[in-house]
Amino acid sequence: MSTTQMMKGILDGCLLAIIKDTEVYGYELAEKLEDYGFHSFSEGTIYPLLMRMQKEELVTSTLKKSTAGPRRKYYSLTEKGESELQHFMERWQTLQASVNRVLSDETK
Amino acid sequence: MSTTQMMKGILDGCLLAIIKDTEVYGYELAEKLEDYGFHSFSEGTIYPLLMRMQKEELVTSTLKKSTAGPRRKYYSLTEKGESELQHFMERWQTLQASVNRVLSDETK
DNA sequence: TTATTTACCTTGTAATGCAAGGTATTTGTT
DNA sequence: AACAAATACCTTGCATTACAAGGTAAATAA
Repeated sequence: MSTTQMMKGILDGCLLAIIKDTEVYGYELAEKLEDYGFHSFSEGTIYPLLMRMQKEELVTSTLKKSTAGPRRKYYSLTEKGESELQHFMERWQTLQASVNRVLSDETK
Repeated sequence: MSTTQMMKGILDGCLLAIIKDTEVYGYELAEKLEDYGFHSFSEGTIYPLLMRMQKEELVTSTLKKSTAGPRRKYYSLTEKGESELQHFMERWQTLQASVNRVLSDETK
């Protein structure tokens, strides 16, 4: 994955990081992201993304009964997903460094 | 601009920052970005983006003769562009903080 | 005069973010 | 029992983006 494509994939990486820590379901993720300071990631963004990541075998899912509502689809990381998360973190470091360099160099 | 749209706009902000510092032309920008650690931003990405930013009145351009080749289109920031750069930097700080929080929280 | 380098721009494609809408399940209320 | 409300999932269609690939033009060098 190039730096460029990473631009579009920051959310992907964040989801992987959250899923690695605890099994979560999509609806919950939308709320968690709010807590982390990302506002306005709608379900229309999150569900397609989760499905894409499953297709790419970065995550797996299992349905579990809810106490209040329909079944929840819980996601966990695969080994491939963990490896992708690792790569993402490296790319994020690089991007962060590059952007900060531009911003501090060029705007003193 | 929401956080989400900012994801797509990191390059925009970096261009604004570079242009603020020195008048540059598009072809040159592609090379400068390499130096800053962003590899593989092609002209097909940069020219349309510059034209979009001009349409949005964030930059202006003037043609100047080159010593070796066709005329160069030099870009400078407008006041609106400076203000947009300021906003971008704030959004970038927020995004950076959010992503880093997720990554350190969730992957200990 | 032909090739090379510099420099700009356009077209078409794939992927993204998202608003808007739709479906299904459980619990609580009337 | 009937209905509303909350939970939870998914789809559709649109605008935007990144970009490869190609095209144009100007200056210099061979």
